Amino acid sequence: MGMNNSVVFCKNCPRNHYGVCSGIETILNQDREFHPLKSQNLPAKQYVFYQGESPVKTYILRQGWILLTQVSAQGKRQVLRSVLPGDVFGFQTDLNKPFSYSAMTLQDSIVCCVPDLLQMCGRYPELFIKLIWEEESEKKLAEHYMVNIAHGSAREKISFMAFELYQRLKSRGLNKAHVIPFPFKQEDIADTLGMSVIHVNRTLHKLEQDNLLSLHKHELKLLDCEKLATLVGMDFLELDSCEISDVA
Amino acid sequence: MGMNNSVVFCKNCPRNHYGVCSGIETILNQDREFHPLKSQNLPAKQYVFYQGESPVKTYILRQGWILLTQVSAQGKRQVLRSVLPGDVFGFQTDLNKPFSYSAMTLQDSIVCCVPDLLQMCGRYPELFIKLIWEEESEKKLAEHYMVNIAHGSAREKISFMAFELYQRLKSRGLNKAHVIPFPFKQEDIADTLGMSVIHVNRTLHKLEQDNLLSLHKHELKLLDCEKLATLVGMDFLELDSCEISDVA
DNA sequence: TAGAAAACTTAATCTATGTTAATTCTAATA
DNA sequence: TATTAGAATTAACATAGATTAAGTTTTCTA
Repeated sequence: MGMNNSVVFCKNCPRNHYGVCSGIETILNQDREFHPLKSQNLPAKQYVFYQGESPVKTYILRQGWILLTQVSAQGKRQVLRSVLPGDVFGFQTDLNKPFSYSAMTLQDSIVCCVPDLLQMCGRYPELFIKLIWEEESEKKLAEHYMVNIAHGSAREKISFMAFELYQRLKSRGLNKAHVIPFPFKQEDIADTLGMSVIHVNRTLHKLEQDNLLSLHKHELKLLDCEKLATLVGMDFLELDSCEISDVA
Repeated sequence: MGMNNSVVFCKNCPRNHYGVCSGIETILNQDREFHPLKSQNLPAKQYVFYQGESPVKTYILRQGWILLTQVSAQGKRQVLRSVLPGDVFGFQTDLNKPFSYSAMTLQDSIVCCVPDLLQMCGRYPELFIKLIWEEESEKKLAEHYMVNIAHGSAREKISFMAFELYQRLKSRGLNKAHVIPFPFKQEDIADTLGMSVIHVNRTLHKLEQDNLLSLHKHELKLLDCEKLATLVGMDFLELDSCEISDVA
């Protein structure tokens, strides 16, 4: 398996102004005790770690797309969230607790490894803030999905998922107008939203007929952003960004 | 409205060994710059804050039961989570962002106010760890609900909710054998799980017939913990507790 | 304590979504 | 380029759970 290790520099990274990354870059520049990060090149459909394994380090996605999935006791697969470039994943305060989910690449990806994130945070409270902001964002996202899955119809669920990913990619400049990469199989969509694949398929076709969105060849077009936003709940449009500092 | 303010001391608080509370107690004991907390006595069915308001401080529930709810753009109410004694609520890194949810007491409650949590964290990384652990727990809880709501049948959903609350109360010693207080209306259960009230009712009766659990007069009995655990997915039994320290 | 409002219960009907099964399309590989 | 496995599609049928409507019981309050 072509897992390629090398040292990377945040200086050249297109994500170095985003969230936790920006905090880490600053620290690496000024504190020689922390070494530059190592990275791994991973092909598509490769696991970074498995549910049940013990965590040893924290990861940041530099490029690509990663899916966090969990298999329930009943054997059903649930997609927890998409990790997009700049996002942290695999972080846990308690290293003795095994991962409750797996991480798999959906595209060829580059992943940065952070061996000592908590130590860096202890030394630099600004970084701590960024980390807690990240956790907060992930919590909110999970809550959003919870609300949507609980109360939404099939078309609302799928529209929500599309819109959510569009927004998150857009905030990183990874969209092209109203088009984004969308490397999901219909089965992945089903496992994200708790629907059957068949119904995902039916609903996708209806959404395209109604000129709301279209999905072909792993490319998603939002055909009518206005209508979609209404369908999904406008309030969601507000995007978070991480710029807090007042820590004492 | 009988909102009663007073100064409280963590020393006498039954929650002072739990999560963020334990961190705060330690700091208040050793650092005179931070003053003892003020508390509010709130009767049942009172809002602590509303969706849309701006946050000014962080709260910790000392006693009682608080529900976090959100009204979606389509006007549906979703219960996000129960705040139990010892839990933080109303925390946000960004004070400029309005609350996306309301907080309401389900029982008479006592709430402690923390005006400067982030400042304390900046000074004491141990507290920061506890706060991030809290966020992590809340994220995991939301994910658990997400999975359950997405893939579970009505009886699985309700069993999960019951079991989840039982576990969380038990970890604080707030259960009596297999019985816990359960101050929900059936409508609240419906709004938590995305079901209709009628179906909640039907399902509760079936669960009692099948000797799994019974709910009367706001008291919930787990009649068959074994079966419930299986129904809900055993892996969930593992409880988190907060005891991490290695911050450099 | 009576009266009203809120919460709960039960039954009948309807619908969105799941299930099963078979067919076509697509992309990977030899 | 032919072969094959995986993914997407379509249709027929089944069902869990929503909705509507009409009680009953409990809780609040005057």
